Amino acid sequence: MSPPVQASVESDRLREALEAFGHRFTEQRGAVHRFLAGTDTHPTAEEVFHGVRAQLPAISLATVYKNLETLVGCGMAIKLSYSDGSSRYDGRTDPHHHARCNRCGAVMDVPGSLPTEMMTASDVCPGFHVTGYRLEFTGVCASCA
Amino acid sequence: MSPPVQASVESDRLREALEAFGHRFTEQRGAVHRFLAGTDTHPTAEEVFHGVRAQLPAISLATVYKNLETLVGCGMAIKLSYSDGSSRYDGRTDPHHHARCNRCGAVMDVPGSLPTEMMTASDVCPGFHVTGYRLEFTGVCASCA
DNA sequence: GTATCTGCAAATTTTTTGCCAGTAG
DNA sequence: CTACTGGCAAAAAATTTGCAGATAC
Repeated sequence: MSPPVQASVESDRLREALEAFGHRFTEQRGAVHRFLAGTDTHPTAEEVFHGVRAQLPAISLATVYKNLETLVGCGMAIKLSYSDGSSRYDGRTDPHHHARCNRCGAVMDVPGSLPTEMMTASDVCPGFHVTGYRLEFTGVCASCA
Repeated sequence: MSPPVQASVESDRLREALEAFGHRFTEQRGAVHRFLAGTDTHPTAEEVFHGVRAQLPAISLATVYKNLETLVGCGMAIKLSYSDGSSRYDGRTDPHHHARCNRCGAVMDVPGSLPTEMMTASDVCPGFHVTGYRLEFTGVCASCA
C-alpha cells in the first residue's frame, strides 16, 4: 500500500524552487501555486485572489501579488502581459505557446516549441544572446466564432 | 524638377488609414506617428510624449495616449506589453519579431516571419482561427553582455 | 531567536475619462 | 455647420509599499 507520498510531490517541487532562491514555503504560497497548477485558464491576479480565497479566506490581494511575483521569480509560473493592460499567470512552465482570442480575451495553451535553429539563428540580432522566447497567436476562439 | 511629393507620402498613408476608420487627421496624430516612424527604440507612452513635445510643446500626455490607441486601432502602430508592467509602441507594422534584453529592457527588431504552416497548423488549437501572432525572444543584448 | 512573511491600508504608477472650447472636413 | 479632437484635471485601475504582528526554520 502506497502512503500518501504522491500528494505532496507538487508542493515539494515548489518548496525546493523557493528554497533555491532563498524564499520560505508558506501556506499562502502553496495555495497560490496549487490554484495556478490546477487551472489552464491563465487567470489574472484578481482571479487568482478569488480562487485562492475559496481555500484561504484570510489571504489578501497584496499577498497574492507578492507571491505571484515570487513564483515567477522562481520559475514556477509565467506572467503574460497584454496590450489591453491585463496580465495573466500561467502555472505551466514547460515549453508551450499560447493563443489569445481577440473577442473574449481568453488565453489557451498551444502545444509545441520553436525549432532550435530559430533561436540560435544569427539573424536574431547581432550580439544578442537568446535565452528564451514567447510565441503567441492571436485570432478568434471556437466559442466566439 | 520633382516637387516635394515624397515628404508627404508617409502622412498621406496615415491620413488614409485614419479615414478608413472614421478618424480625422490632426497635427498631433501626425506628430505622434512621425515620431514613432522615426525611431526603432520602441518607446513607452511617456517617451513618445517627451519626444513629440519637442515639436509640439503644447501636446498633453492624455492626447498621446489617445492617439497611440488610435494608431494601434488603425494598424499604423503596434503595442507591446511586458511582464514588468511597461508598454512600448512600435511604428513598424510589417511582419517582424522582437528581442528584449532582460538586463536593460531594450527592445530591438528582429527580421523574419513565422513559417506559414505554423500559423495554419491544426494543432494550434481546435477551432481557433489564427489572424496574427507575436514572437519575442528574451535574453541579453550585446551592450549588456 | 531572527529573518522572512502576511494582512491591512495607504501610496504610487499607469492609463482612462468627462468636459468644454477648438478645429477638420 | 457639426461631429470629432485636444488639453486639462479628475478618476479609475493596477500594482507596490510601509508597518506591526505572526511564522518558518
